Amino acid sequence: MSALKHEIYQALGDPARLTMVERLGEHGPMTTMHLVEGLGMTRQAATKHLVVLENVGLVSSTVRGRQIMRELKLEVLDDAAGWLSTRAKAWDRKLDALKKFVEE
Amino acid sequence: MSALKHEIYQALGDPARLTMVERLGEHGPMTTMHLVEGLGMTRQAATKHLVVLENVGLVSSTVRGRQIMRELKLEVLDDAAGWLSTRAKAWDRKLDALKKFVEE
DNA sequence: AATTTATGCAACAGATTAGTTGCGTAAATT
DNA sequence: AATTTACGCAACTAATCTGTTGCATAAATT
Repeated sequence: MSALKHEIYQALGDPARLTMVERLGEHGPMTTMHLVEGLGMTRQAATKHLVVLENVGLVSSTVRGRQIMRELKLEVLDDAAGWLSTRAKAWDRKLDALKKFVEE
Repeated sequence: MSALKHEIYQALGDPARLTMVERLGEHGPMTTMHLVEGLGMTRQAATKHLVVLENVGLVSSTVRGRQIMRELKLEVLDDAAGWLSTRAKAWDRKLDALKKFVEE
């Protein structure tokens, strides 16, 4: 169901896509054209990025007449963030214990 | 500024590198050779991945005789996780408010 | 009905990435 | 002293990624 973890980070790992995610988060659902503005690339290039974001579930699309609304899926973003911070915390404890063990 | 954040996600966005990060988190500092084991690639390929992880600060290296210890920098990982979850939470509130506003 | 707008699809070029092989060197082991 | 081990560097290939241009279509506007 949900994409592999690395695929989500890969999707976020491009400046244009991260900017898109930020703008969708700040302004709510937007059309493709609105999203493209100020990105410094053609609509087609932006669409490709949106497809990448959609494929990992970070963005969903809804057709509205001749335009498409793109929406950020916060659950998925939350999930990716949670996965990272959970592991960071667990490893922190683990590595701390390991460090103390070695020092003894 | 949070510029260049995408580089960290890009570094995490490869299955081999994410596996390396996981193993460094689970087992603590390891040599390159130990890390390579079970990855299904040559040492040189793995080293390239380690360089990527080092360049974004996620991993640090220390020479120990003829081998190199690779260590996960949890502060950096924590930072990346925190950045994501902070924004996810903020956007959640913002988009919720927006939704309610539209519904009125 | 004609035009404009928002999009999709496909072919292409250039850059980057992921991986390989081969060779050299310095540290540890025998 | 010879060998083995752990590594760096460089050249090379194949695949993937990012972006372009050009053309087609369907919805909205005039």
